[in-house]
Amino acid sequence: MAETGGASGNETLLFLTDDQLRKGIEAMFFAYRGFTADPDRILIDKGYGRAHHRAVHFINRSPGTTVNNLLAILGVTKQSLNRVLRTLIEDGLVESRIGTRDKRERHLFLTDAGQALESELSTAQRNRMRAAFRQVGPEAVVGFRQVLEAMMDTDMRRHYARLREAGE
Amino acid sequence: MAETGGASGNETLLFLTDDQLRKGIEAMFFAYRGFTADPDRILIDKGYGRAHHRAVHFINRSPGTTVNNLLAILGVTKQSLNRVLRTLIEDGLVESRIGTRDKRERHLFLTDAGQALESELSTAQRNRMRAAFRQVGPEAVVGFRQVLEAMMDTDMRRHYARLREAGE
DNA sequence: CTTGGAATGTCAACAAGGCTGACATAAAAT
DNA sequence: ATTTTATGTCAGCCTTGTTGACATTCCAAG
Repeated sequence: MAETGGASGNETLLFLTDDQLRKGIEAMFFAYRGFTADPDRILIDKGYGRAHHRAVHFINRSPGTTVNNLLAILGVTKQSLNRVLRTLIEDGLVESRIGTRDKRERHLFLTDAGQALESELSTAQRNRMRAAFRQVGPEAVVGFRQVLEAMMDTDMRRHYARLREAGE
Repeated sequence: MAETGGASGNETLLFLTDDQLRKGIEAMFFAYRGFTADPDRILIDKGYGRAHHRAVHFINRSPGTTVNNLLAILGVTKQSLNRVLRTLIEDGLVESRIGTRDKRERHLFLTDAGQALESELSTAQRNRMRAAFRQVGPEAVVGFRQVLEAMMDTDMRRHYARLREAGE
């Protein structure tokens, strides 16, 4: 489409040209493929998909989280999550405990087998990210995280921030 | 929480801790959602999906590209791409011309209507990325692109580089 | 106590978009 | 002349998303 460069004469804003933005867009596309490639390979062998990975990841991250909370983080319908969750529970990777304070709620935990899968997946994914981080150095990593955070929807940034503080 | 880790020198490798890597992983997950959110909303109204967006994007990027080339870039099967391509051609967004040099090949072009859709989608996506880029500044953007490039699979990095030089 | 609403689960149906396998055709390459 | 390549197409399957309808359980307000 029309390259109506956003710089409009200002030399310091050359990184905002349509061309630079398009490179960023394509970088996101190709990088996300690499980002999910290793876990995907592991999951296929076990008969799971990316949806199972996401559920396992965030249950591991926030043990005892409720289904509703998980729905908000994952951004899918309860029916869709329920299907994934059901198989994980049937296969003994996730345990669902009825809440004590509010017995309507189900609190989700990984079993030992679930933690083993989570570890296998996250190790593979971390390895790739570690290699990338190491290759480019800490300053680039800071920039990477800053751009990603700025690109999130506000409600997702809320979840991200909550998880960040929990981790630190 | 000191999020930059204070590791501006490479001697301390604090930016490579599992915790930092996990933050990068979650940032990718949440940011990719934001990255695709705006085009997704536009596409739903028109009865298309993300697959159509990808096809339209790369045809626009490399007018006259062949089906085989597109398959390599998108990393899907020809059956899957064909289904998407067929609807785009039927709807008059993409034109498929038999090759002159090699008559087995189909060269793909966007029609005016196709370019209009591409423009609408990429404008929405660029707007979000421009806002993010502007917010964090050029140095962060460099780091962002470096990390993403380092995270790609090698063959995808090849495609990315080829598109980059074409754009520049 | 009854009723309303919230949280969750379940069943059914459907769509997008991946996949494989099989087969057809045309044209290039050998 | 035969093989390989590029593409298209049909059929069928899977994952993962969607909506709609309905049941259950339980908290909370009247």
